[in-house]
Amino acid sequence: MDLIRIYQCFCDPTRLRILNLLLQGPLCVCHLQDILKEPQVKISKHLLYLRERDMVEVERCGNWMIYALPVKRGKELETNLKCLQDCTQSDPVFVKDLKALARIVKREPVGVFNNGPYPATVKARSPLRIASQRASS
Amino acid sequence: MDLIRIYQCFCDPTRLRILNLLLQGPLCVCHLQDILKEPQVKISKHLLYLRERDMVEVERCGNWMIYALPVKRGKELETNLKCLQDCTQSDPVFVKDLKALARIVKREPVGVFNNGPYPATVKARSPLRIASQRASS
DNA sequence: TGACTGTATTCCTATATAGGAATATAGAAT
DNA sequence: ATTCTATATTCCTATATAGGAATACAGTCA
Repeated sequence: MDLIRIYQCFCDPTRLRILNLLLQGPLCVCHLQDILKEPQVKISKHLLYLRERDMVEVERCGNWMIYALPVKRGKELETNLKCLQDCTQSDPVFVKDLKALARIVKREPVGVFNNGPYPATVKARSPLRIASQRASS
Repeated sequence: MDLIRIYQCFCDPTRLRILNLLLQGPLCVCHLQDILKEPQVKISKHLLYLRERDMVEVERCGNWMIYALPVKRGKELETNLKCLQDCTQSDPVFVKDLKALARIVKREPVGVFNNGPYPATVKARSPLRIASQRASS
């Protein structure tokens, strides 16, 4: 039963928050840290959990690991992600996370958010460092 | 986060099968046993788990405990149950369960399946015994 | 090269969960 | 009162999970 895999991934708050964020597009771990305000180990472990169950895909990009929802999704996963997106809209925690993400997206010059994977021009610098450089210029 | 409760209930095969069946209407434990072909303890424990998380409601009716999905369901539960019903249609295990349930429903003279809670007239006899009496007459 | 950054992994502990065997319980039948 | 039936509970064990501290590692920068 494939559904079990999906619901196992869904049944932890941190993982649900991560998935909710990834519904908006690929993200590196540092952004997840920044938004969730959770220890790095914790996030990293949950990402491992999700990876092991094919709930996310990873791509290394310089120092950063870019996590994303699978490109090819079965009918069941698709349906449940849609459902999740539906449900998270009414929960303050998820809404707050999305707002924090929006703030990051806005200040990012280029990046995963518009164009898929981090483009080559960004590879040399951390998204967060770029952001702070921007902010202070 | 209320969603977690829901997904915790969803992340075990036996519970998922139970919920899928209850989507068709209230059921007593013996019918669940009959359909799932799982040991009584196992079913009973999962029902406890579901009860503790307000995922099912119970009503005693003579010897039988009638389990049902909650009458009042929050938006999130409603959405997810709908999603579940969607997904189970493509999985042979769930389809098989529903067929087994349909067989039981067909041979039951009266009962929970059409009228909600077991009517008074049935209280004196086990649904299954009624069924076998019918079959052998 | 060495230092730094982002992320993963290892080791540990606490808690939750699944499941079986045996037993208890509540209500009905005799 | 005793027996029977449906279901729940207790006790036990094995495994999974969550999370933190410390450490490892891979890639980049100077």
